[in-house]
Amino acid sequence: MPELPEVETVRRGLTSLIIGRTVKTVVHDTPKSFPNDPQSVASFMVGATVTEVRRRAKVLMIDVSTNYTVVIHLKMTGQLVFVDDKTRFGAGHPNDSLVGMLPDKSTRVTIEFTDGSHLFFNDQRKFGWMKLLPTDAVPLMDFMIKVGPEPLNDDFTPSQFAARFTRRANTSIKAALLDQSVVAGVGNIYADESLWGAKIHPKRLVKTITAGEFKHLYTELRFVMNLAIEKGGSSNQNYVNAEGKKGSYMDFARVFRREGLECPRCGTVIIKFKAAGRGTHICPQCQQLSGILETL
DNA sequence: CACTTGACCTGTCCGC
DNA sequence: TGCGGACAGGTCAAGT
Repeated sequence: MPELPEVETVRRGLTSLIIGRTVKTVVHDTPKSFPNDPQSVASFMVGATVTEVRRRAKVLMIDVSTNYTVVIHLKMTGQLVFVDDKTRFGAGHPNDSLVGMLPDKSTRVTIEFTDGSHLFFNDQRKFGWMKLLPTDAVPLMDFMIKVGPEPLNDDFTPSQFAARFTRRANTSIKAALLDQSVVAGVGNIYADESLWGAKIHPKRLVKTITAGEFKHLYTELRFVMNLAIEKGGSSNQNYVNAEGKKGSYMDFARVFRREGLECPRCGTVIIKFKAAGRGTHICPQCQQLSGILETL
């Protein structure tokens, strides 16, 4: 589910909500969601205090005082929702109806803190996971070794962006954008949104994209991701932030899930089709396949 | 290696 | 109201 902006929104929320809290109990009943040795959990997670919440690509890392880290991937439907007594029982909370019900049938892991508050890991489809590792071992994970650079880092340049794609010359630009080893954190929403911004058809082969187009795509990708972070992410169905609230980027989306509506730039009706195995949205006027270099 | 497709799960929506 | 199929914000392990 969540892409870089949604995971970053959760990270910011958790930073203010759980740092300094100490784990009292950890309850889990779906091994796939929590594939950890009980001995390690008892020794290094229970009794540990949260010191930091970090993000790399779409992965969250909760560092604790035992020099261990809880590494979390939310995949499609994962949520991390913090609930304290005030949130759970307080009248007038905007999401009383949601967080008041937790844990629910999608709750895979419940972390109880010593002050009585809880962090719930909900995941309807069970694709996500929460792994406890020594902090030193996190950078050695396969994912961390393979993942590409953070697109929003200050030192990430347009030429670095373009260079990352050379390895994927013969695939479509959308497939390459979704490849986490090319650039970190791009998913289906922001791939479609940034390609619309740069006026590039998702099925264009990487090797047909010009230097100017790569630069434009770089700018648009950073623009949509920064805007989405500002808006607290995108919520179609499952995504919520650490307080159980939905994000509002979808109110600003230009093509994603807007098939049948008008392109905000030219008024042409937006269409949807499949590209790189994913539902894909474009303005057929703004984003055209170019002549002899086209691919189907 | 690079590239594509199906699999992993549960729930919802849409057409019959 | 029920049933089948397609689809959903992401990776992976296979296959070519």
